[in-house]
Amino acid sequence: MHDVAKEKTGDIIQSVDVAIDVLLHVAKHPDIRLSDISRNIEETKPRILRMLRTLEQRGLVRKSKMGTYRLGNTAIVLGTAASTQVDLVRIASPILEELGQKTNETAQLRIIDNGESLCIAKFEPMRDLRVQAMIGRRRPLFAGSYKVLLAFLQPQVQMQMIPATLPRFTNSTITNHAKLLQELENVRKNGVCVSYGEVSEQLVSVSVPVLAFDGSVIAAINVAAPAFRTQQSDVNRYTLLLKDAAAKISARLGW
Amino acid sequence: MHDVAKEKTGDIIQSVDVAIDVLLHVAKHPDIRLSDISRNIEETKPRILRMLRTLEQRGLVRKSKMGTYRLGNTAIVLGTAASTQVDLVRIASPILEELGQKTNETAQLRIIDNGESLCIAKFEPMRDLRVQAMIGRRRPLFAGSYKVLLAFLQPQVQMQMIPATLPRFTNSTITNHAKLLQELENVRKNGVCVSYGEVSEQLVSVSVPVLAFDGSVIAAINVAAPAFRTQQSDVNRYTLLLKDAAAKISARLGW
DNA sequence: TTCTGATGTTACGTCAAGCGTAACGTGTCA
DNA sequence: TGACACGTTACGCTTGACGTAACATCAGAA
Repeated sequence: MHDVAKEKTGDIIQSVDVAIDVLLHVAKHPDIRLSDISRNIEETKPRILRMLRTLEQRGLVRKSKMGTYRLGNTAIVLGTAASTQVDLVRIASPILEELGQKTNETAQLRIIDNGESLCIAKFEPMRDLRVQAMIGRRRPLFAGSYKVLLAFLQPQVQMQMIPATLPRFTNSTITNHAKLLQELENVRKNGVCVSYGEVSEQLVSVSVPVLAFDGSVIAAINVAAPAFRTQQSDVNRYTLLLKDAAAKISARLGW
Repeated sequence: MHDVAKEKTGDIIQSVDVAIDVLLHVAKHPDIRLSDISRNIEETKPRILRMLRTLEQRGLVRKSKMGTYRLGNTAIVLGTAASTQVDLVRIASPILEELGQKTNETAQLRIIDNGESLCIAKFEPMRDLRVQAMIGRRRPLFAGSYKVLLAFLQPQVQMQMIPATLPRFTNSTITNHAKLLQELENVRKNGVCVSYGEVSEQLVSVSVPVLAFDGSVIAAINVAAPAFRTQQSDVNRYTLLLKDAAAKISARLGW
């Protein structure tokens, strides 16, 4: 029923859709100007101008004296409300923080969104050197420990998410299809995925899935740390803590 | 033309405007259903349905199995991005936290928005009993310590923001126009406004303005505390800390 | 200086996008 | 078994939103 592909689903209001495009574009490129948006979205300038004026009037974006646009106050209000309304984030946040405190490393909550993994909550420890995480940042599903999200999908859906050619990020990146499928199989068995520098050199990342009762994957949580201070024993400890945290989140999501 | 009071500025896209209405409505009323939105916004159900579908497809709202709507993941991402893009919030946040730590009471950052004061950042101390603050919450401009925002406006603009009759919240609320103007004069002189239960009984609130170089008011910061543990000496201390914090914010906003 | 090619903006006539009406299917409470 | 909510679909009509074109303004190049 759900068209995952780009089949244009009717019944959506195009002008609203474009307005959302504009809004998300401003979110991604602060201090962007009208012409650039117009170019990137591939819509006429008058159209984009009307969109921006509408968004501005409601405080979703703000125009500087220099004519550049940023997100506005209403967007802050919206986001704050959203954090309390999205069950997954509300429930996982304190658990993620506890996890981060115990490991003293960066922890993230990630979901599948539009064929990528999307960070929707994070914890960063108070120490000088740490892995940086950012809400809204997208990463591929087929590389690094986030492939745990892939591993727990039905094989059919899984295939659709894996591109024909696997781009290489580092020496450790898996670029062979058969090897990737083998790895996914292992991940599914072990319930954990560890990446040693598959996406970024010198970074170890450990992810486990957050599962619903029916076994479907809802999200992934992970701990990421610099390789130089991460022994095998740490990875093992992180794994246990992650599995514990994931179980807690699953339970509380129960409803 | 049936524009009575608020001359609608042309050049805005109505369907986008209504969609924003819907979005903000969902933000304010989590788990609302189609019919209720339709009633409240006063638009037909098919229209709202089209709006919601468009918003849902982009992840701004999410529909539960029961047919109710909440904000979605995209809204979280948007809000997080906004927090880093709005200068005032980005700069004031750490200063607000420092202020809150020192006072061990709730601190807020508020701006004028649509004739009301709007909370766009906050700090709440870690103690059992504290004043609750909420980003997005609106309060009147003409009562409580937030009238500091009013006090630093040009008299002309000021008048437009003061309603003909001043509603009473508590026994201490100022409901007399002349008295209010007198109070605003005092506030402007002293650079601080203290409310002893003007809006909520048993609550003391101290606000100071955040000013631009030209003396125009950008925002207000305040500390709010239960009356029973707030001596005059505390109010004095808060005032000093607030003025210090406001000066810091002003300076860093300098550019 | 003058030219050139950006920028944001306004105006307006055209056309289809998006509207409301009406009818549908479904569920829940009397 | 009604009665009345709910969400949803279909479709023909109209008006809202579109793009074109022309405008004003600025910055750098010639």
